[in-house]
Amino acid sequence: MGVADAVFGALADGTRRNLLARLGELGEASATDLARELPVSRQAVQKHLGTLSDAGLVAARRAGREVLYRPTPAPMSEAMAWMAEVGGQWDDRLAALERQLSRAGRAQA
Amino acid sequence: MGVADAVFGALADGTRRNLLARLGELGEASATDLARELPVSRQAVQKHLGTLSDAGLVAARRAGREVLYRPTPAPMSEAMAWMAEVGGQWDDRLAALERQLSRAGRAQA
DNA sequence: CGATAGCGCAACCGTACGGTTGCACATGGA
DNA sequence: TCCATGTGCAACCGTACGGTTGCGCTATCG
Repeated sequence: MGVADAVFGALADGTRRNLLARLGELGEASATDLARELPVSRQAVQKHLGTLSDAGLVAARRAGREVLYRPTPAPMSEAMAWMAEVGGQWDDRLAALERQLSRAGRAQA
Repeated sequence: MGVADAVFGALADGTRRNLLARLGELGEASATDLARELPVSRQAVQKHLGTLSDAGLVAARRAGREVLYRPTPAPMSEAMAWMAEVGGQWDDRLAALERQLSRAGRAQA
C-alpha cells in the first residue's frame, strides 16, 4: 500500500528519527550541521536524509554552497491512517483517532 | 525512545503489515493458516509473527496443538504519538492529532 | 498404538542496510 | 586568486534481514 512502506522504513531507524526530530526543532539544517551533533559521519547523515527524502519526509533547498533540509512530515499521516485502520478494530482509542484522521484528511493538500 | 523502534521496525515490512491487517480481519489465526494465504513459507510467517510479538503488536495463545495469534495494536499508539509530536510542529493536521492523542492517552491502560 | 498435522529450531543463502573512508567537484571569503 | 568549507559520489565492510530447507518434537485423531 503506497507510501506507507517508505515512511515506515524511513522511521524504522533511530538515527533517522533523531534527524527528523532535530530538524523539527531547528527548522532547517545542512547535513554537515546535523552530523556535527551526531556520532556519525556527514556522509552517513547524508544517506539518511536521502532515504527520508525518498519517503517524502524531508525536502532540500540549496542556499549558496550549503544544502538545507527541512521536515515535510505530511506523508506520515498516511502511515498513521494505516495504523488507525488496522488498530481501530481492536482499540477504542485508535478508533477515535481514525475518526479524527478522516475528519482532518478532508482539510489537507 | 522506547518501544517506537521495535514498532516502526516491525511495521517497516510489507509482509508483516499484511499479517497484522489479516489478523485484524480474522481475529485469530495460526502461523500455518496465515502462511496458507501468503506466498511465503510457514517458517517465514512464524519469524514475522515473532518480531511482531517482540514489538508487542501480537499475542500468542496455545489451543490444543495449534498456536493462535491475535493482534494487540496498543503499542502503535506510542509510535503514533511520536509522529504526531514531530509532525505537529509543521503540520496543523498532525497538531490536531497530537491533541487528540494526549486526550485519549489519559483514558488508556 | 500408529499415522498425521502442526509447531520449534537451526543452518544456510543472497541481499540490503548502516556506516566508514577516500577523493573529486563546487562555492564563497580573504 | 588561493584556500577553506561544503557537497556529491563511489567503493568497501560487517552485520542484520527476509527467506528457504531440513529435521525433530508434540499432540491430536482413527
